[in-house]
Amino acid sequence: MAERETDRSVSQTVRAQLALRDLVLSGRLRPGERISELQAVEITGVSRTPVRMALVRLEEEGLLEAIPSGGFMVKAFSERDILDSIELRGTLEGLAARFAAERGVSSRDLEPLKQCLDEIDGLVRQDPISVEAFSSYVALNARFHALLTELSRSSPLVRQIDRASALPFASPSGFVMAQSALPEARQILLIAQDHHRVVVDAIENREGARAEAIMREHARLAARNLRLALRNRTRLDLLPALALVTSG
Amino acid sequence: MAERETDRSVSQTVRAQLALRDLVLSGRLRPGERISELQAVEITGVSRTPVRMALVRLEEEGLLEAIPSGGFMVKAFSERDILDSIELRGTLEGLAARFAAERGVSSRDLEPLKQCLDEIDGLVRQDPISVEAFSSYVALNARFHALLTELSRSSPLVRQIDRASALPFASPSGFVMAQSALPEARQILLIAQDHHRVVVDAIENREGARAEAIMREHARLAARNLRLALRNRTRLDLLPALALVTSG
DNA sequence: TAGCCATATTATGTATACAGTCAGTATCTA
DNA sequence: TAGATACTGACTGTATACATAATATGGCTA
Repeated sequence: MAERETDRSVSQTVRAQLALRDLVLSGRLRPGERISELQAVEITGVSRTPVRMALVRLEEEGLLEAIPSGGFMVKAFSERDILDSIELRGTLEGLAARFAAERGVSSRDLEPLKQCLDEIDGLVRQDPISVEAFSSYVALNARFHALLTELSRSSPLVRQIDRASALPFASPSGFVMAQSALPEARQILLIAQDHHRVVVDAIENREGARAEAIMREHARLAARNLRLALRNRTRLDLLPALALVTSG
Repeated sequence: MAERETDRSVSQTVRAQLALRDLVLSGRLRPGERISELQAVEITGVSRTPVRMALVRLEEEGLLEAIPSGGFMVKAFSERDILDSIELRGTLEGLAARFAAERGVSSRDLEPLKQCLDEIDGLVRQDPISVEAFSSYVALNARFHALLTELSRSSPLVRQIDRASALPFASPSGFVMAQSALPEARQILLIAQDHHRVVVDAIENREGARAEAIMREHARLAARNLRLALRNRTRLDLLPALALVTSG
């Protein structure tokens, strides 16, 4: 099938949103830089209306910031902002785990999580872990976190967690690929996987406080990875989102 | 100055947003009901473009839900959703209080909070509390919570708390006016005010865990008020947002 | 030479026209 | 009579034209 100039299967708004998001995350637009609608029109090839929608959505997502006099600019983040976003996500996931534990979940609901964990076990068994395995881990890890969030059976909470994880550096798998370049990589993944096992165990035994605490600590693993990666200064190309960090 | 047909000082988008929000919260649109753009154009008197923007913003706010095939409908909430939203807000405010305690705040920063608390003390001293005093309490309470959130000095967290408090039934003052009809009204306000004092004391003494715990419990006061109000079935007109609750 | 004002350009906010798609309804056939 | 199909209507997605406001630049004055 020939690739068309415009793929009609997705809306112009979505296409513009994807293109502009890539542009921002790639760092080709500096933090604080104004992004004009006409400029965005030239880049994306769609008209002003969907471009406008895309800009509004990216602001909601947290990547852009509204300028008081009108328009949008690329948002700047401090290292502190990133660490806080991670702690925030961990707190919300902790609440989800506590809800799941307190309200109880059937073994039927836990099955997909356990299957997910078994698959991760298969990945981290190899030593050293290949880059492909890291990629698979990212996908499985995202799946595990999504399933866990769903176990809370609380749509307001699920919604808020999705928003808190929208920023790439705040997402559960945000710094996994950065780990791949670290010598401690496998060790970190083993610890993370242990957290996964513990939280499922806590939920099964309806230990709300324990489930909440372990998810908070689990998120802090991402903070440790970030600091490690920044200190080593290696393979920062694996973390495109870091282009948004000022005075990093 | 004569009131013009269209006030040019605010944008058409904001005007449409305000009008549509009132329409939804007043319950004149049933939960699940589709709200078409042309219908919204007739109601608000502005053209489709700002109406569209307003609808997107209201979806982001949580009042509307996107229909997969396009357009928006009024969102429906269960009583569980409301209770979860309150617990969620309390969890985030707890995190903010913990950040404030752990990171430390100057007595200069605490002064406006203490002044706010003194003013509230003046209100709850009267017995019984007048309706006007309840209105003043709502404003002062909102101010206290905003100041407390700011103490975290974490813009990602402030942003998230603002979003979590956007829904009227999740906001810190969401059910205060409903209390005014209850015989236990004054007692509840005295307890809430004690919570306020405790959290400030905890932050001053850098007791992070205590600050976090008391803010969580403080939010649960709103949940208790909601249940009381629903049980008594009196003065539900004070809670317009309850029009969105299904099978309440 | 530095600062201010005026002007011109470019930005966004808004309205509207057009096209494509989805849904609902009515009719026809089995 | 029930189900399926075709048609009609309405709604949203998109593009563009117009007006207003903000900004930048250049010239003038102190």
